[in-house]
Amino acid sequence: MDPSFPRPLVMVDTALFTILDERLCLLLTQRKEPPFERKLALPGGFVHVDEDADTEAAARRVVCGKIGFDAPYLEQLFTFSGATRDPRGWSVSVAYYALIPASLLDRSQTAEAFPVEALPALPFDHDRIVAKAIERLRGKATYSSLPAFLLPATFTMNELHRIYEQTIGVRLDKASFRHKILEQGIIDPVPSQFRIGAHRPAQLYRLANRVLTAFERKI
Amino acid sequence: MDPSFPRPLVMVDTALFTILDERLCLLLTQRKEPPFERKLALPGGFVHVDEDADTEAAARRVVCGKIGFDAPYLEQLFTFSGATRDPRGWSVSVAYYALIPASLLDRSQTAEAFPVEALPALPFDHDRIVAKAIERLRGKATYSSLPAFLLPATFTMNELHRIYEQTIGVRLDKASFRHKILEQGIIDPVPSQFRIGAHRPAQLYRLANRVLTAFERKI
DNA sequence: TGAATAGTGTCTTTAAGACACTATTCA
DNA sequence: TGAATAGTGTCTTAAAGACACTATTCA
Repeated sequence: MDPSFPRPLVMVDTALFTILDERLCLLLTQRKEPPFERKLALPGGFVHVDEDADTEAAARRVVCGKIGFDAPYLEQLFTFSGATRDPRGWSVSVAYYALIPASLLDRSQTAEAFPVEALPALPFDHDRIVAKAIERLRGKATYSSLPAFLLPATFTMNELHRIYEQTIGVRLDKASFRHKILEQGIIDPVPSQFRIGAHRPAQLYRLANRVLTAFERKI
Repeated sequence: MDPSFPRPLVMVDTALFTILDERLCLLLTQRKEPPFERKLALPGGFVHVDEDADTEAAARRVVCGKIGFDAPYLEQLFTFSGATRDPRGWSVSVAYYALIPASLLDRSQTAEAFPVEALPALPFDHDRIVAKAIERLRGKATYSSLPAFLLPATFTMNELHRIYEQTIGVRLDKASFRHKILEQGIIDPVPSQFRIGAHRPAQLYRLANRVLTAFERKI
């Protein structure tokens, strides 16, 4: 019944994005075990076949261990594999990425956040994982509600506008952005809720849908 | 050095698309081993750690075994995993999908092609894999040169037009399609080459780039 | 000539971009 | 009042869609 092929190692790695000081950041963790002990790396670990229902459950377990709560948005990124990517042997890493609103993080966690343009050297093939995660994030940001998952439950139009600009990396016209987003119907105004400050109060919005929504498009 | 966690089974499965009689089809294979012996399934198999450099190499090995040559376009799709998807134990299947021009297939292979709307019942979680592969194919078709990989090296504008309509599943205006495709620059005319028949000769084109090219877009 | 496919022109509708304008709050 | 953020209007440009028109070949 049980096939006699030698089995690879199977692990998950996670790229956890957040926005701090208007900059896209990644949460890294200090490794406790060899190899690369005490080096900063993506949070990850082996799949526990007696505990994890599937690799997504393993990834959620790893994320919870890092930030203490389940990620609002988590998605499978890509599977990295091969004989040489891990010195312990032929391995498969199912990589996930998650978006974490900075407002949910506590101080010790934000201390381990690094802007994506200023990351330390990473072990294994974690550079490739990070590059792929940023590429996916940027790509999906241009046609979906993805960046909104970096914000708290309610947010203003300008906060949303800025988060799109920061994740995509380009300037977007204020009026056009507002028009496009409202037209797509991915957010709803929260009735009679406004953000106040030393200026005109701003309408608060929330995501219309708890899951990722892609914009309409044809060829 | 070697971690003592129980290791999952690791395999690859492939969804091989082609177009036959203007219909999107999948190549299935008859299983030779238990479980589900002699049932039609996606071509797949265990990773051979002493032979495959990574899971993509394993997938290419499987595809070559099925069609006899390397797939012109092959891409990692998604990784399916869990304790229950395979009766042999906790398993990880790294799924790939590939596009195969029908002109490269021989008769015995086309005999095992099934239109995606008329597939037989599939074992394991192959239904999910197929659904995800079709979703990916349809999605990418709307903003990239992907469908062109279902065609032979040279093709007419109308053949390209039809292949886009068949993969996306919607009617596209002839003039708009032509304009859009030429504007994106994903194909080049082959100088003084024309498809002839009982009608006006048609200019032949080829892909400008051997790799997938995405269309420009902003938010 | 008529059927079949190839290829173009034009008009309308819709969306995107630029940018200026008005609105509301607090110091 | 002025600084700061919120929100809207308008004009221009570009793209998408509809659809009719011309072109070339063979039976």
